[in-house]
Amino acid sequence: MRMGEGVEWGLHCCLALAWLEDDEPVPTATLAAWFGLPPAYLNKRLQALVRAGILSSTAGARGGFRLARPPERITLMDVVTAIEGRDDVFRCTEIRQRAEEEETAELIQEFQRPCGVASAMRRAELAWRRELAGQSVADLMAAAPPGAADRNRRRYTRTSR
Amino acid sequence: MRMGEGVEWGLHCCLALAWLEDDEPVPTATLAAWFGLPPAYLNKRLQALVRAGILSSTAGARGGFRLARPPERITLMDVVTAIEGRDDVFRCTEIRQRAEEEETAELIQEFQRPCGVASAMRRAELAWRRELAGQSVADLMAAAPPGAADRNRRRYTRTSR
DNA sequence: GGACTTCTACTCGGATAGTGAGTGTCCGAGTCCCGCCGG
DNA sequence: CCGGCGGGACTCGGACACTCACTATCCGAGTAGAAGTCC
Repeated sequence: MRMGEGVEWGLHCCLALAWLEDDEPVPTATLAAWFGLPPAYLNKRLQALVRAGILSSTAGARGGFRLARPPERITLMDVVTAIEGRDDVFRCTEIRQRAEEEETAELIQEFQRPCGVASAMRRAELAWRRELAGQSVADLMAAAPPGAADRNRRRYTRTSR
Repeated sequence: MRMGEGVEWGLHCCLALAWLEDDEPVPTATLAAWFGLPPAYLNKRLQALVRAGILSSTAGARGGFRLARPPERITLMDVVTAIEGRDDVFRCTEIRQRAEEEETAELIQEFQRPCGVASAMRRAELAWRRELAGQSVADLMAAAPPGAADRNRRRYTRTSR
């Protein structure tokens, strides 16, 4: 089980865009150059963030991506679900029901209750999601070293010409 | 991102074995029949649980698997790590360092600190793992409907001939 | 000189191949049980 | 009748194909801006 790289990419891109505090959009190629990523594939991931309403895209010359809302309102949970999808990590396939067994009333009633294993796994997953939802991109900005924002802006003015 | 089916299989098998409260080992074929699973592949997963010390295996006729320790001491975390591996779900590939940039002393110092994005993701993952470690197979047994244990035993005596 | 038109270059966006982990299956090594044989 | 022995069947365990999601790439549609042209 491993999380796709797109989440890391998306978060770092959101962080970089947030630091710019700029209305001018940043194209995929620039972001890809900053992080050494394949531009076309990074673009595909940023599209997912657009569909989720986290970024907004501008076509044409001088186009690119920018944050669609302030960093305080972008949680890690938003980015993760935008890129990895809404599905649960643990998916119950109801193997408890697959046994060839006579369907007693007791059994039928039990199978209407949620699977205990699935419930336990879901509880853990909710703790994970809660922790993700509790941290915003703004929190990441605050936790970063002091010079990070300035360096990000310098890098922007250097590469965006 | 999705968790392998083996976790669900492993947990249900542990649960079934725990309910038997029996020293007599249960072969893979029996467990597979109970849950409608491919026997050979289930066996492969149970081997992982043996390597992790959760189950113990007995070869030969009347052989099979049994719990290696009491259900109270088998946590969901144990089963998940046994089957999915010890690696973190989120893996930081340090894309922040990939930009072609002059290596100032400030940068070098910053890159020695852990990546902020990775730290945040790790925090969430620890919450997940903590929740998993807080629940044991015995807890699952307690949370199950009253008749589950008896029915499991009946199914055992019916199929184990 | 100014405004309209055309053209170009640049951007996003979705459709199209390649790859690795996860899934599924098979056969061999080892072990225990049962029946047979000899005492 | 009892103990030892051999055969056989059953089990686990690791080695071998297959599938799907993730990764990666390309090209087309659309747009903004700039250059050129006409009034």
